[in-house]
Parts: sequence; structure tokens; C-alpha cells
Amino acid sequence: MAVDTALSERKLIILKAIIQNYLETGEPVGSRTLTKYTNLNLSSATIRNEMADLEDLGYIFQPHTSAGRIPSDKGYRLYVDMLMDEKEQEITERENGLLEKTDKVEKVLRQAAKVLAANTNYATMVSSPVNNRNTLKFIQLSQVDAEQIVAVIVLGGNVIKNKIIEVGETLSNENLLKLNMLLNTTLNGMSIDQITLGLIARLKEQAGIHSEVVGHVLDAVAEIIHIEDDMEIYTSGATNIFKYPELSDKQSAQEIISAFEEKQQLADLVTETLASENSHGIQVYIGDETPVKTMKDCSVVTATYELGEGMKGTIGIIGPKRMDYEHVMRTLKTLQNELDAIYNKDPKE
Amino acid sequence: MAVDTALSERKLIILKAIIQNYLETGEPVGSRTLTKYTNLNLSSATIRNEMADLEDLGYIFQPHTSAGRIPSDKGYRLYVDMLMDEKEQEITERENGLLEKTDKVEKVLRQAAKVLAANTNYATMVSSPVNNRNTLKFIQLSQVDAEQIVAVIVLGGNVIKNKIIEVGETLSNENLLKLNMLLNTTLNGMSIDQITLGLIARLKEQAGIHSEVVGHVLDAVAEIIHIEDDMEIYTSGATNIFKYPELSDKQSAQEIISAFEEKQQLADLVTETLASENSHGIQVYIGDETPVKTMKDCSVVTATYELGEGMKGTIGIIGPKRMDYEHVMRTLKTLQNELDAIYNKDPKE
DNA sequence: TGTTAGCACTCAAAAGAAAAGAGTGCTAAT
DNA sequence: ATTAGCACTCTTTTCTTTTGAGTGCTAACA
Repeated sequence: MAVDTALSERKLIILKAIIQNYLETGEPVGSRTLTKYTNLNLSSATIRNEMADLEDLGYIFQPHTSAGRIPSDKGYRLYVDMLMDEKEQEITERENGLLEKTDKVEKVLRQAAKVLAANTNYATMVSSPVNNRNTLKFIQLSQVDAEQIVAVIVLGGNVIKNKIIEVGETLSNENLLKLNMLLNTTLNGMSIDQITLGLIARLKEQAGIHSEVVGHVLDAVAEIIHIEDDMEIYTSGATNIFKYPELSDKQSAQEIISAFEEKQQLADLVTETLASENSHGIQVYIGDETPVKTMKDCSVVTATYELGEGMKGTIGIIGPKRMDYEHVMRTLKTLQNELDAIYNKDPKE
Repeated sequence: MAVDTALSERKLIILKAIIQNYLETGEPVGSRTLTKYTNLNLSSATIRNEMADLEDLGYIFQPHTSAGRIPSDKGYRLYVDMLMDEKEQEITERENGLLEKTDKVEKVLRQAAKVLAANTNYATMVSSPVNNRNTLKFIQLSQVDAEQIVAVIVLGGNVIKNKIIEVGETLSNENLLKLNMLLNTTLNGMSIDQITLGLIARLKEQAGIHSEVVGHVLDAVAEIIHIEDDMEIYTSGATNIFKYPELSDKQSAQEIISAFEEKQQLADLVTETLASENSHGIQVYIGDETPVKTMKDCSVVTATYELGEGMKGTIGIIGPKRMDYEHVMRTLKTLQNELDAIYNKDPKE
């Protein structure tokens, strides 16, 4: 609890008490309450003086004259950065089974969002991992019927893409075999952004068979490979915001819940998070700090997880500013670890 | 406007006026208002007498003594069944392009939900089509690497399922070829529910190669085929309910929006709709009639669409009971037609 | 007999008034 | 530097009053 701040030890104690009390009750906290809540034996009058100072410094404010004080964004920020007790020890202990392992990534992520919401009583989101530096592991074209070919592409992390390609004329069996061979020998192990249009053009020449069909099919393959992994976002507990009066007036509720339904804004949030420096740590956005304007009256806490082979995704919690940051960060860390572990060759299994 | 009801012509006119006025204003409607709103030249006193009768018969009621009348569920029902003017003519006219055609069914459906919400100001849902009587069109196993096989299954309507199968030992190339041959010759053209476990067991014997791997792989294949087509449900405009005071108190709003987030209840609704007799017509559930209890204070209007080859899905609108049924039903019909047309070989293109 | 004017009555919603309570800032004493 | 004391400020709650829409019923009317 280093103090290179301008704040005296005593002010810090009082500020911490104010914030903790406010987190618990949601009510502005007054000087009398603090005399009981802290163990410095001071009268309410003294506390009042300190509070006046803290207000001048911008850490707390009064919703109206003659009400207690509420933490400002700056106050919360200080709290999260320096004042909060982090109970690190517990993290490792409870690292067991919130999630069931299943082979469908989608299911796991859905469940993750749910678990998170159930554990915290806030709104939660989990993004599917994206990675353009992913590598191609296997590719195969098969003839479904006279006019259709199905292309199946397996990427690292066992992400499977596929698509039906409509072809005018039938492709001979030998040609198909040749194509498959060619594609696999050339492309396997390459990362997706290495597979450029130029490369495909060269492939077309090498293909030897100069039929139009082959060209068409190769174009289609290129297209499939580059189709944006449209990031999925799973959400849960959006209606938890109704539990917090400061967010549940019609206006706010509508905005926030819309954001959860439309998901575009959440996607922006994810992008932002992944881009940020401190990736793989935990990020806390308080009020206006949030990259998404809709959530300017909320706090957003996010973490990045990694499903092997550099596929990163984000898990996040959105709630009121008076959020139980400790608990949220702990839960998020736990889940982050589980996700990190679940698809990586985990020593335990 | 046949009258085999016990209601006199005049009572019907008054009831209709009450309902239409209430749909417009959302306020209980009183006798004086009706003297102006209708063109039967009657005094408010006479109207009051008629209203008293209508109330006795259960078509309208007062939210409290000394308020105007509001339609009951029974009243709405009568309105929808007999009183409403249906402007059929317009339907055909505007049957153009609310939706952009794209090859991703998912995108179209997402968009459909959005368009519907934008056009009606209610909450909307669109289910992806499901069909267990779908037939298997093509199946292929391919070796991805030493320990993984990818199984690709193409169903009618070009629905593609796939999964990675983990195998302990490598399957020889010839065996794989044999298996593929066997699977395709036996299963192609069969409907999914014809492919029973017994059939797979027999296949195992025929497989000839009695290695464990083959058995394992076949089991996996059976599993994939039978994995429930998890019906996707796309929603839009859930927050529109905030526009209707009767649904936007915290309690109701939370319940309804949760239903939209969790989607399980919507899925039940879809199942119900598809099962019902009058499929491919339009169904109107008023209040308690709704199969989903959460929506007992709403009206739900649904329609079934068909994406070729018997793949049926549902589109639906959820709003307050005082919903603009005419407009909703018209919009729903339009969209239903568009969806029906968009993937069926449409003569126009 | 069906219709209507008239009137007393009911009840919700809006507006106002009063009381209670929490908390503050400041001053003066310790 | 701390604190007791007090006047003051605002919100919140409660109670009362007023307003207004709408009803049901009765008695008169065509």
C-alpha cells in the first residue's frame, strides 16, 4: 500500500471505508457511519473534515447537499489500483471444474458466460476466439453430387470451416484427387494470412489442368479460407442489471440491454481489449474509461483467455460502478485459467 | 361479418370501436369518447348500457370502477377472428425485397428478425429451420493427422455437419476408403431417423475389418448424425417492450427479456407452433393462450416458413396485447412469403 | 320500449403541505 | 488537532385535498 500519493494514510483509510461501505449498501455514506465502520477512533466531525478534503481532491462527491458521499470514478480507480485487498491465495485452490469439458468450443463458451453470470450477478459476455495467424491443418474437396463440391478446411485448434461450391460441370475423380494433393502439399502448415491471392494464382498455373472449373474451385477455396471468422459473442444475465437501481431506469436499461442484444458494441469492446497492451492481465474500465459509450455509467472488467495456438478471446463482466471488484476479478481469473487449461494439453489429464 | 354470435350488430360496432380506440391510445375508453368515435348517433348513456352488457358478456372490463373499458382476452379474440379489417390487397404489392439474398441462411434469418422488429416496433424472433426427416446426401471421413479424423456429413438443403473424431491408432488408407464407400452406399438417401443404432451395428459387422478403431469411428458417426440440430433462434428488438408501459415494469421486463436472452422458452414456442395444426397459416396467441407462461401478458403472433425440402422454421412477434394485429399479420405474411421464395427455385430469377 | 338527460358517487392521479431524518459546514471550546 | 453543538439544507415519506374522468341509476320522454 505504497503512498506516493498526496493522500495521508488516514485519508486513504477513510476513502477505502467509504468505498467499501458504498459497495455493500449502495447508499451514500455519511460521517457517522464511518465512525463505526473504521477503527480509527475519531469523531464524526473530524471525519467530516477529511471528507471535505477528499471531495476537494475529487475522490468522492455528494449526490446533493446534505447527503453522504459517493465515490467518484477517480475514487474507484484509486481503490482498484491501490486500496483493494486481493485475496490471491484462494485463486489456485478453487481452480476446479466450473466448466464441463466438451468438444464443442461453442458449448463451453456459452456455459462460461452462464457460470460467470450466476457467480457474480452481473451481465456477462464471452467472445469466441479469433486468430488470423492460425494455420491450415488440412483441406479436402469432395464431390457431393454432379454439381456440388464440398470443401472442408481444418485449422489449428480444430476449427472447421466448410462450404458447398456449386460447379457447372462435373470434375473428374482424378482431377479432384490431384487438386486435393496439390492443395494439401502446398498449403498445409501455412498461416491464413500467408495464403494470398497471388499464391492461389500460382497454384492455378501449377494445377496443370487448365479447365475453368479448377480455377473456379480454387477461387472458392481462397474465399472460404479468408471468410472472416465472424466472432461470436455469448452473453448471459443481461437482465441482472435490473438488480441495480442506478442502471435500471428505462433509459439506461434499454441502452444496455440493446447493446447485449445487438452485440456490435460488445464486439468493439472485445477488439479493444485484445488490442490493449496488458492483454492476459485483467482490465478494469470504470465509467467513462470504457471504450463503449453505452456503458459510461457501468464498470466493465475483462480478461483474455487463450485456447491454445494463439487463439485469443475475451471474457467480460458489465455491472454498476459499485461492483464487487475483488470478487469479479477473482472469478474472472479463475475462469480465465480454466479456459486456458481446458484445451491446452493439460498435464493433469 | 357473419353474426351467429349472440351479439347484436350494434354491440359489435361498439366493441370494435372500443378495441380500435384502445389499440390507438392505450387508454381505457369511456362512453363519451365512443359517441364521437362511432357514427351511430347515440348518447353516451345508451352506449353505457351497451357497454355494461358487453362487460357482462366478458368482452371488456374496467381496470377500476370509474374508468373506461379495456378489451379482455376474449374481446381481442373476437376482434382478431371476426372484426378486424384485413387489407389483403396490399400484401402482394409490397412483396419486394425486404431481404437481401445471400448464401448464408443464418445471415438472412438474422436480418429477417431485424427487419421485422424495425417494421413493427415489437420484439421479434426467427428460428432456424429444423427437419429430422431430412435425408443424408453425402458422408466422408478424412484423415487429418495421425490421431484425428474429420467426418463431414452433408444433408439435404446443404446442411453440413462435421466433427473431429479422435482415434488412438492410425487408420490405414485402404480401410478409410472402404469405410467411406460402405457408408455412402448404405446411408445415402436415407432419412436421418431411418439411420438407427441397429443399422449402425449391422454396418459394423459388414465393415469386415474387425479392428476397434472402425467400431469407434462408426459410433462417432452415428452420434454426429443424431446430434440434435440445435435450433438457433435469432431475436431482435427485445427492448421494444419498453415502449409499452403495461410491459415495462421491472418485473415483466426482466422476465420477458430473460426469455429472449435464454431462448429456451422461445424454442418451446417454436416447437409448439410447428406442431400445431394450422401450420403455414398465421397463429395468434392472446394472453393466456400463449404456450409460454412468461408471455401471459403479451400477444404472440407467429408464422411458419419453409426453406425448400420441408425445412420449416418459425417467425414470430411478441408484443403487448394491444398490438396492431392487422399490421403485424400483414408484415408477417410478407416476410413469410419472401422467406418461402428466397431459397426455393424462384421463377423470377 | 328504447333512448336520453341529469345527478350522485367512485376512484385514480395530481398537487400541495407538513413532518421526519440524514447529513453537512461552521464555530467555539478543549 | 479534535470535537461537541447547532443551525441549515435537502430528500423522502406521509397525509390531505383537489381535480376530473367515468360510471350506474333514475326518471322523463318519444
